[in-house]
Amino acid sequence: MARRRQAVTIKHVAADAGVSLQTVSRVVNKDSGVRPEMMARVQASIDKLGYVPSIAAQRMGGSRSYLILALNDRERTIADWRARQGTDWFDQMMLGGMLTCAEHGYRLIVELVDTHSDHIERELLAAIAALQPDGVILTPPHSGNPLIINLLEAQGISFARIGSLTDGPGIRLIMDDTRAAAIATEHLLELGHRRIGFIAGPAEYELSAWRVDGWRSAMQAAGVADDDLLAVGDFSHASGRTAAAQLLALAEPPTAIIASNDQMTLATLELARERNLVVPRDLSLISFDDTPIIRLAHPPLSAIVQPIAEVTAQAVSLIIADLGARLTTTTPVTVPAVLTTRNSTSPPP
Amino acid sequence: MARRRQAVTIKHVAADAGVSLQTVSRVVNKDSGVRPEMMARVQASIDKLGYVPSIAAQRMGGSRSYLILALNDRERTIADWRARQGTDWFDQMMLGGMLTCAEHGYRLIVELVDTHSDHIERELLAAIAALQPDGVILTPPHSGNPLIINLLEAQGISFARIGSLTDGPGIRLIMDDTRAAAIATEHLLELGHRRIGFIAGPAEYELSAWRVDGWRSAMQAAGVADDDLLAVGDFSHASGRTAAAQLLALAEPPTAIIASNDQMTLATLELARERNLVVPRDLSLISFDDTPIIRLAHPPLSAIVQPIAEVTAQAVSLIIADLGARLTTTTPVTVPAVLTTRNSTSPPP
DNA sequence: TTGAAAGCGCTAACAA
DNA sequence: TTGTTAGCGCTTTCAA
Repeated sequence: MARRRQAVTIKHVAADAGVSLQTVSRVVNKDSGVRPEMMARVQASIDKLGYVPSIAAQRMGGSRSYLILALNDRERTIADWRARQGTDWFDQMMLGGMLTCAEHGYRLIVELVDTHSDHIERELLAAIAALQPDGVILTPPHSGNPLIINLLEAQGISFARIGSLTDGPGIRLIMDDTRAAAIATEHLLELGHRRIGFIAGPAEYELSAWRVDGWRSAMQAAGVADDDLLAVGDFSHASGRTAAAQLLALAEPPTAIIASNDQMTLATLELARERNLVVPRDLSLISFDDTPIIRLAHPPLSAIVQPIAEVTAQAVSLIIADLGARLTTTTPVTVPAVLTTRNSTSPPP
Repeated sequence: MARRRQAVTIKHVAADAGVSLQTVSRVVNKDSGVRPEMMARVQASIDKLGYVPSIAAQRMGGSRSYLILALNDRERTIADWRARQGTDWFDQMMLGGMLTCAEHGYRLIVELVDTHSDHIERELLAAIAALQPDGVILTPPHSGNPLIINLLEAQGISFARIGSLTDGPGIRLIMDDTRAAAIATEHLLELGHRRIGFIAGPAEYELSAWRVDGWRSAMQAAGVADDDLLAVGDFSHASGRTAAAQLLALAEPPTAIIASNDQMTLATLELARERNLVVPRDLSLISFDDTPIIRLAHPPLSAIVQPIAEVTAQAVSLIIADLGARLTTTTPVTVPAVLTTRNSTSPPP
């Protein structure tokens, strides 16, 4: 293969403008200390020649790589893609992440790694060595993984942790799952429900516990708490069905159920239909996540909307800001989630 | 910010193994002409130190960047993400593209560019200068854009064009839309339909014409062709509705409609319901694309499934193969699309 | 079969 | 305020 070389390099610009390489570099990097007229002259040459610096060379020179790595769970991401159920967590991450990166002249590179893998450190180290990213975005369930967090810290790389409150380094961003669950629960309480079941997600995800907390505290505040109304799933359809069956089998079954993600809520809806329970007349339902499918369910499901794009956008912004001047933020950034009501909730029978 | 340097470089490995840099480089790049024992010794050092070459440095040294750029339509991609309708073209591209890249030690970087932009050349050139990708994957509607194709050819970059038959350089891959449309049409003909309407996509996408061709030829073969049965949309829900209304307003309306994408099919379903036409009893429907939403429609819609992951995977493989030895493939690679029948087709009333 | 030299495009450190 | 020098980590010459 023909060896490709940079078409227009800093040298060409320097020659064209009649200045040194360093001056061009200063203009490109908006360094202070360049006379306006000089700057204009260099910029003119840059525009004329269509010069764009090579990030590889920039990185080699000791500057940034202008690359941000998004670390996603390999297994889950691939499973979601293969399942074709419309889960758009990844897409929303791209929406917020890519666009914000682009605004700042950065690129987002996605890397899938296995949380359960014992060579996760090696994988991450390899990605860092190969790519030399300026920052890393950790998504659940990586966000709270101490192995990853400590490694990143040791490498001196700026990183954001989406959906984790675990102590430690890194910029933390959450969507206030506790409050969201409380909002959903309060909505049902206001409708008159007293027996409100909750289907939790797996413990591996920190947010699972937060959602349970929100539900429990709202129930306690209303004086109707009962942990028999809590069932646990693993975010899968099958587990949601099992959990729903468990709740409906109670001596005093719930008149409303909140499930920690769409798949489990859909499974609950399905089970309810099989048992001739009409939603929302006999059973109210609130879901978490709000992926596209639940809008097409019958009835369309009310749900807590996760502002994933917004959170990812902020993660990128904060990482880039951190690059300039080490942030000392220690409190997590919170982006509120909201309840979108559709037609799956009504007063209890 | 602390200036980060490569933790383990080729020098460390060379020192550890007691050989020259060049020998390490040869082992890393699997160059021939290294004695097995030497190779083993170097490899041992590499493993021991956890050495991974920096792609920035590799690229600077004149070798590959191990980066492949996927070029997507900016406007459409963002619109799909924002709409949250479950459109998973992008996800399927990532599934096929990322995983195949990973298998070969490559990374996939996504770049969104505006087709309609007059500075598309500048944008692309900038991305190429910054990233120095070894290859580029063009997705519709970029795949047939002569500006892009010629620019890439001039730059000497390997590239694949998904969904374009336009003559010119680049590896072409198609999903045989013509055949797919014919298959859908034939299925309906076999059920006894004679008035089969077709809602085409916008001319900007080459595949729009191919699908029309497949439908028309199947209709002609059956001796029932009638171009009054052809309506044109732009892939949007609204345009699908308009097109469907046009077809249903015919003196002799269709008993079946094939629409060129899911949104337009859904719009047709919606309009049919409003007019008290029961699908499939009064009107059969076949969709194109098979995004998640149509499986949840009532009834679930039969559809042509686009093998996007498979096509993208092949695109990556072919680009990487092309890097080694310039391919001389001139005939397009065809990955067949298949019809998945659900409950939206039946014999005509 | 191995090693030494030069250079890729850029920036940091220093000097002028 | 500008220019010069050295070097980043790697690969391609070329020589041994």
